[in-house]
Amino acid sequence: MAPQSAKPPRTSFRARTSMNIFDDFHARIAAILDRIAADGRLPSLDHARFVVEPPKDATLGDLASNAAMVFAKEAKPHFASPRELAVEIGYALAQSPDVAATEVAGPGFINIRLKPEMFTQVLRAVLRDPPNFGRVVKSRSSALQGKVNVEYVSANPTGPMHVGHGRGAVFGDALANLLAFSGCAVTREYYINDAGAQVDVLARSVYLRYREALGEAITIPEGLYPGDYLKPVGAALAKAHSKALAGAAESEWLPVVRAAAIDAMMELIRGDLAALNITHETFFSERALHAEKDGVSAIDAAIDWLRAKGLVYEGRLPPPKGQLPDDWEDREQTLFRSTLFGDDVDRALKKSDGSPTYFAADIAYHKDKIDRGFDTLVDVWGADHGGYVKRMTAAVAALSDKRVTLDVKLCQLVKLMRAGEPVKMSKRAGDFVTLREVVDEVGVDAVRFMMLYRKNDAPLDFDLAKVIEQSKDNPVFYVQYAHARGKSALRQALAAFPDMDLSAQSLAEADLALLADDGELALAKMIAQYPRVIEAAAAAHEPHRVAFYLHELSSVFHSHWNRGKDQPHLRFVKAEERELTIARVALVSSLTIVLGSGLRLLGVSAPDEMR
RNA sequence: GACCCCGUAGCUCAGCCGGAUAGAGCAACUGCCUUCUAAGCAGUAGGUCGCAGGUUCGAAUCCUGCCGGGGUCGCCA
Repeated sequence: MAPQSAKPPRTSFRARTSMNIFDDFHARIAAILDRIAADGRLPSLDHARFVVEPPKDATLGDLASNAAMVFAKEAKPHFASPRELAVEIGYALAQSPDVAATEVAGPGFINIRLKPEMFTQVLRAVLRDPPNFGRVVKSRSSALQGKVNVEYVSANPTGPMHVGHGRGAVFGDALANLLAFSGCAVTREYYINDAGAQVDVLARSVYLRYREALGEAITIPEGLYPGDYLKPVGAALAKAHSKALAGAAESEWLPVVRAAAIDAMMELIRGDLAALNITHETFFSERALHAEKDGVSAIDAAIDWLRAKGLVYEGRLPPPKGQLPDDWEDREQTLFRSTLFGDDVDRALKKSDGSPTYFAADIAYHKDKIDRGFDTLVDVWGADHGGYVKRMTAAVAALSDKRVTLDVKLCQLVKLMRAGEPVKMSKRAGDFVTLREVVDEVGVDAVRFMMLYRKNDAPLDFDLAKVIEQSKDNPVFYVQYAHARGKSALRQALAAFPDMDLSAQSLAEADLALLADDGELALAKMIAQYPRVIEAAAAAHEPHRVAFYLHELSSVFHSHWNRGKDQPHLRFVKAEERELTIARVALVSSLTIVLGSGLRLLGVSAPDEMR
């Protein structure tokens, strides 16, 4: 995934206007409220409480605000009703030359109708600085500032990635793109679970493959990894060590084989991720947290840190409810007071043999992130780890004195389908469907878009047949086609006017007042929503909103395009009308810029033609 | 038993920090191709937002309790 343009924003232009008309009018209304407050007719108000958004129904206007209703109580002494306050705000807004009209509706909505110039201004902003349109300039949300760490994938290094991992991977990657585009300094991170019993199991499995490579006949017992993907790892070991490890005791060969196996598996996983255009900046090893420096590991240090805060104690826990584990024993153990931070019970930090629990290591890991200066942590996990969220959130609160927030995003399961029928995913003999197989079959664009065309916490049916269909039923195609169609219009324009300068910079100077048709304005209005969608999606950590927006934007475009069939005067390219064509080309160009920008955030390509 | 997620049109799902007559796609029905890509578009029909309370000017949205589906519970990772 290519990072977003590193070139510094053009502050001179962007400081003048954010080109987020919703933010713009939010600020205008805030100023009006302040003015009324200065007259003593309103108290000082929290401007974050009201919103400016598109009205429910586009016939009501271009913008709507609930400001008067939200502040109904505070307004009571001087305004008989919310409507009265709304009227005053509306009147003040209407004084601006770019406002066509305001009206008060319902219980006190302020509906604002803008002059068309307002939207052509937006198009100009798109064309003047294509890579930066939609970037969050100055966010009202504190979540969109500072350093953010997004930890995602973090699959155990024991085999190739499966489709479920892929969802978390795509989600995390798109979210990281989105946050970077929104002004955060983002680090993409992968936590390698290379310390537990699972990697020992991996090592034993590889050891068998090693002996197999030396000519021994092997059988893989229950509980080890049977997959063929370990064969090359065994073969490589045989080549490197010949028979040196074969006669050794397990304590001898295990560290050697384990290290080689983990390296090989991480190589495999990096390859799987690369196939999805995903790269992480940081790979963080769990094993490193266990390593002792001067007799103290990072885990010990983290526990000591919490102990010094009075958050660690020796105590007993009630037995778990429901199915009681066979080996449950009631004993005194080292516990973290996670209940002080919203967890249901305190959590164990050490096993009975004195070694740290997985949670203890995770505490040390998150302490490391906090120490690295991140303001916000995002962890992307599978839904089966939902029960772990409270304790980790509690730990981060404790470790940072509540300065740093942890947002855990859980990704639900992916159900693979083919033309409506579930794909059998037998785990027997390790022949499950790998992520790589799916990417190879349907392509990275389809995988990425479909994984993002659903809320992360909703289960996802992924139909291998549907996502490569070239039809409007396939949202990936639908959006990419809109982009290609736009590019096609630009090619048509060039065919009609070979000397026309189609560069964005040049189109920004077009006479955009010629865009007078409702369909054209509808498209411009939809484009104008992009910055708002970006900010909301980034603040909520919900990249799917971008995917839905792109689908809707495409729909508006396809719709307008088709109007040109019955009404030829609406076509983008009019061979006999150069200025009009330029204006319309500027509109289409803005569309392709925004589609391209959004698709880039999702990591999906924006083709010039469909083939 | 406790906690988490989900419950919105026949199906798959959106619905932003509470806002106006609850939206889209599919499926169904009716139309639009000598015309810039019909790989598309327009229209019709379809919903007690799981149920019952509560909060307030206003609840699909927030709170409580139920019902239904899924997940989790550990010294696993």
